[in-house]
Parts: sequence; structure tokens; C-alpha cells
Amino acid sequence: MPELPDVEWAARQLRAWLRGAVVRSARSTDRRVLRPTSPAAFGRALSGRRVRGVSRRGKWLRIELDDGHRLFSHLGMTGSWVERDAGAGPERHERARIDVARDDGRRSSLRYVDARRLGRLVLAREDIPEWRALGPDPLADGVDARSLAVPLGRSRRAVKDMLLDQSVLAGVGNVLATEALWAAGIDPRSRSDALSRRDVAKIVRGLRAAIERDLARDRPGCGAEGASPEGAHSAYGRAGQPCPRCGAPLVRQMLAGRSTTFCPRCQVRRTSVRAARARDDA
DNA sequence: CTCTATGTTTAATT
DNA sequence: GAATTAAACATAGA
Repeated sequence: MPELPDVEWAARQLRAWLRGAVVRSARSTDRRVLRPTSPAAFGRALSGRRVRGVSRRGKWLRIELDDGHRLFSHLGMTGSWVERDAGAGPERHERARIDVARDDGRRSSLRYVDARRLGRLVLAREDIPEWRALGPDPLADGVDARSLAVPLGRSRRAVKDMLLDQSVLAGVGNVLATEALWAAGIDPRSRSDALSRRDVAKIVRGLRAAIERDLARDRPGCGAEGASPEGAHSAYGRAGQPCPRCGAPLVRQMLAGRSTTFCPRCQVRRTSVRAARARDDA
């Protein structure tokens, strides 16, 4: 599941593992994860290349090589990167491996592991459309209520659906959206354009808090491996339990194809655009 | 066996 | 056309 904080964690780990690293060999034969790159091109293009850096936008990772090639990695629902000793055998569900030698002389093997294979690896010489289409990243670029209010005010879609749109905000997934809306006291089904400036500001604060809290957590692994332990959230995964704020039982409902948990008592539903404008003017 | 899952893309329907 | 909804992908765990 990795969402923004999990992918950020993965980026930090990859950065540490790949600092001053040269790729000795790379291999992947999984045509579902490795798309549309061919297995032959994957090994050929990466071998001998020096790693220039690792960056992240939203849920995408980008490993930059010294010849201009970039390897993009999306972890999907269950993907993660792990580091192993150079001679270690394959992991369960391993989909790709990159063997590297670092400046400090250490050799290691990075493995992309992904049970469900919903993740992707894309090799390119320029930024791919999926990367370019991403909206502002709340951590890398920051978010403020003023700029977020622009896309939200232009759509009648449910506010939760908008928060999950990667072109509106990069990296927000079902957990972050659920938590931010609970923190803001806003019903996830609220019409996006019926939010007041103050509502949007509350969502921004809720998002920041959820991201910070998730980043600060201890991580056993990276990517899906380190994601969302039980009891770490206020609303997500707590349907039927009392709302931590008002005590009413949290309810679960499908919205935009995703399971959504919220408090029916203290998360107020915004429906009127006119009322939002009136609140803004007040 | 049934249901659900942190994500995205594509097809079908309104 | 736009907007919504469902299905699909593939696997593990409750």
C-alpha cells in the first residue's frame, strides 16, 4: 500500500543503498511489472551505469543514471525494495534485482519484491507521462489551502475522490485521505466545490499531520513491508469502533470504488456551494 | 469458500 | 463529451 510516507521511506533507503554505486548487473524477467521495457533492455541499459540520485514524486520513485537513463518504480499495492548481500538467493515474490558495487567497496543486491505484481518498473531516457502528470507533492512541494482550493473549487466530485486524484495531489492514498478528512471533520462524500476556504485549510493541516505521523513511525522495512501497522490511525480501518473525537461508532462505506471510514456524527457533510461562499465571505 | 486489501488503468454505463 | 461505476490485474490473510 504504499502511500506517500511509505514511498518517501523507500526513497531514503534506496538513496542510502545507492550512494556512490555502480550497477554491476540487473535482471528482471517479469513482463507484468517490467513494462514496457524488455528484460534484455533492462539488463543492458543498467549494467555499468553509475547512480546519480534517487527522487520521489507522489508514489513514484525515479533512479537517475549517469547516461541520462532513469528507472521509474511504482510500488503498486504490495511492492517494496530490500537490500541483500551480494550472493544471497532470490526473495519470495522477487520481480527484479540490481547488483551494485559502492565506492566504499561494499557489494550488495537490491531486490524489488511484489506479491500482487500491481507495481511497475519503467526504464526511459526522459520523464514518463505518469510522472509528468503528477500534481504538487505535499511533502516535496508543500501544499497550502490557497492553491489546493483551486482544483477543489472547480469540481463537483466527492472531496475524497479529489484527494485521491494524483493530478490534484501526488501521493495521497486511501489511508491519508481518510485520515485527513477525519481530522478536518469533513464528510468524505461532501461536494468538493462546497468546501469553504477554512474547510480546505483544515484538510491541508490534516494531511500534513497524517504524513508527519506516518513518516515518524518506526519502520521494519520499506514500501509495503513497512506500511500501516494496526492501531496507527484515527479512522482508517476502525469501522464499528468509537470515533476518537466524539465517541459515535465509525461507519464504512464504498466511495469512488474505495472503502471509506468516517464518523457520521462529527464529520459534517458539505453540500451547498452557496453556503461555502457565504462562509468564505463571512 | 468468502471477503477484503495501502493502486492504477481500462471498459462500460449514465 | 464529461462524469461515474465496475472490472481487471494477482496474491495473501482473516
